[in-house]
Amino acid sequence: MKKRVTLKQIAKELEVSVSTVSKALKNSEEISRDTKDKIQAFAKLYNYRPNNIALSLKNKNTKNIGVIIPDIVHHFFTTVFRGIEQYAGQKGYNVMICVSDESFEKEVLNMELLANGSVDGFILSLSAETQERNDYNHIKEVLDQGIPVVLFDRVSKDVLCDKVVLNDQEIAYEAVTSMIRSGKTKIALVTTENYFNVSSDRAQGFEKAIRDANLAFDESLILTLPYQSEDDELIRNFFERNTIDAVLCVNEIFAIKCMDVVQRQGKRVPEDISFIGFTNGILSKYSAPRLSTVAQHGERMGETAAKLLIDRIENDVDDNFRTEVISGTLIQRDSTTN
Amino acid sequence: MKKRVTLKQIAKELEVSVSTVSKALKNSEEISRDTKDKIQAFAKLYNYRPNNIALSLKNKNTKNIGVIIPDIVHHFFTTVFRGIEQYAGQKGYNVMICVSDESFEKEVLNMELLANGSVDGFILSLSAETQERNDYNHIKEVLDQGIPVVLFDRVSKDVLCDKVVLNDQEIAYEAVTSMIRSGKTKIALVTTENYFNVSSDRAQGFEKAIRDANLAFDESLILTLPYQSEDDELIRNFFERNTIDAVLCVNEIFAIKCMDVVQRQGKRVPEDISFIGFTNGILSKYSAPRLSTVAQHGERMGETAAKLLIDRIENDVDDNFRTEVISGTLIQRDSTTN
DNA sequence: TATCAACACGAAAACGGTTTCGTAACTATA
DNA sequence: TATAGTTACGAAACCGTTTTCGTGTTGATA
Repeated sequence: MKKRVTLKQIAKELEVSVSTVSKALKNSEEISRDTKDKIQAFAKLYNYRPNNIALSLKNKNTKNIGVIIPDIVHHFFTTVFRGIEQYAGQKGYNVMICVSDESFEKEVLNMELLANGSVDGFILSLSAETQERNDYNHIKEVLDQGIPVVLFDRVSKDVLCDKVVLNDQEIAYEAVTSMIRSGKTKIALVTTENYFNVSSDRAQGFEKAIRDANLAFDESLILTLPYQSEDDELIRNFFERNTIDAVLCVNEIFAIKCMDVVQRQGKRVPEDISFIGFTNGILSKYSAPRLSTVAQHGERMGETAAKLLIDRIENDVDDNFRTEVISGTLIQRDSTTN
Repeated sequence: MKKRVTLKQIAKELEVSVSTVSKALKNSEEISRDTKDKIQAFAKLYNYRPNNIALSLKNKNTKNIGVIIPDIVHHFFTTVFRGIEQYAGQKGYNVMICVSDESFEKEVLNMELLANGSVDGFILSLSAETQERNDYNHIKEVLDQGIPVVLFDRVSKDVLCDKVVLNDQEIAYEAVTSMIRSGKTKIALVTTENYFNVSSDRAQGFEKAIRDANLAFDESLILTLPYQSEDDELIRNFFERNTIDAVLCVNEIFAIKCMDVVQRQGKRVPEDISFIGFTNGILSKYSAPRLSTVAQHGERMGETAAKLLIDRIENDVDDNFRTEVISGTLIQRDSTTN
């Protein structure tokens, strides 16, 4: 087992000073050709690599960015993460990732942990609990210490920083409108609690599309499901109680579950009921029938978030916070008619 | 914007020395009650937190572990990651994650990057290219520097370190046997290239089950697909050319795709053809019909890997490398008869 | 009153680098 | 030959901690 070699060891071995070694390895003009050759050869031989930790301490930057997301076994978040990782890697940054598990406490803990010098900035998507409590002091504190933060997808207008979001309202509007155009009139929304900004935005787009088409807006056609529930009873009741011929779901799983329930009740998709979901994940592609859905372009979101963050890390810019809006794409597959 | 406060600043402000501050904050007996009270109060007021980087440099440990996986938008890997993250977090470790993208070069680069002091150890699953090239020098070098590595799932017997694997051969044997018991005799295997240890292990279990049942082992009933192909032509041909009444697939996607192809060809699942896949992911649960599959217990694998790694980091133990075997579970759903 | 602990604190080294500045030795100039 | 300017290197500070060791002051003891 050979430990990594340090400047000091090289210096000692070659009987020069540490500073000379450091300069020689940086090919400084200050050092003579001979000495540089000798030192560089030695360093190469022993496979010298500067210690990142020491560099971080000296330079006051870590070349790390911290990503905090609510869940990791999750198509959308991993997609975003891939975008982040790619852009960051290409800019020489590493990524530390923490999972908040939808818990406020874990989100706070993770931020505090990483904020103690481990990262140069954060990219995060708020946990469910954080959005519910509406408490963003942990984020404000980090920002206040001069550590930049970029929020994506699950954001809050109460925190001033760069953000990347989907045009949720518009794309929901477009999805619903497309179903209306194909002749549907009794349109339901299956959503989560409104403290999720994305859910409330999508709900607004949903409502606006219905009103703009001069259809009756019926509150009872909105089903609010607990975020992660394994119980399908609510869904069954909902579709038994109401006559519905089209559904917008705020995520993929809800859509798949609803399609399943409805098909078991003997209805045909899309002839009797159309479905559009959010998240163009693996489920949508392989479900029966294949689910029409809104692609959120997670990778692009991630890349954009990373770009905003690194920009701010490297050029400590002004206080003009930017919000980048990613346009969703409506993908028509077999759960809708046209 | 208030920057984080350092020991030095506290010391200056309170007109004591840095060492006194350090000791006072650790509640050292050496410091008088009065001084400690004063310093602790001040530190609390200014929300002092020790700088992780400085601590890392001093202590020669980072409390970070590096995870390198081939893909992140991937149910199994994210599941493992969740297990790692949970166990590590609970032990006070953070996780840095890099994606090799199935590329040898990226795997090497990522390891080198993190090995320069950024992490105390690695958990990794070999990229496809690495397994194909059979080149593990990057891993051996890291090990040689005294940085522990734990390999999971995609491992190689050519590298000596702790490992966590599935009992691939046995569980494949069990899966095939269960289909034989239900009366199937023409059983196919849909797999990837054999340089994946998991694929070859599963193939062995497959073959053994067939031979043990005194069925004819027919090489032509093995379909080898490129790892990530979007082209279903190979699959269609395969099922047209051969009469098959049961299929074992080495992953979820292959199974779903094959089921789809077969159903379009007018066959019924499971009456005409049974299917069993690997990876108890979201697809298996929601496919039509629901897919019988081998649960790999990714979370447990991740937790086990993290435990092995942290054990080795904290107690620089002997050279008795351990291989933990996780037992897969065969989950019978609707794509098999019984 | 000289001696010795105990107490409370500070100085300095160390972790592994980078960088500024100082300087000895040599060369070139007048 | 005295002076100035290069050249090639080393010393030291610094990043933010921890920790060992040294030391001035106090109080107790003989």
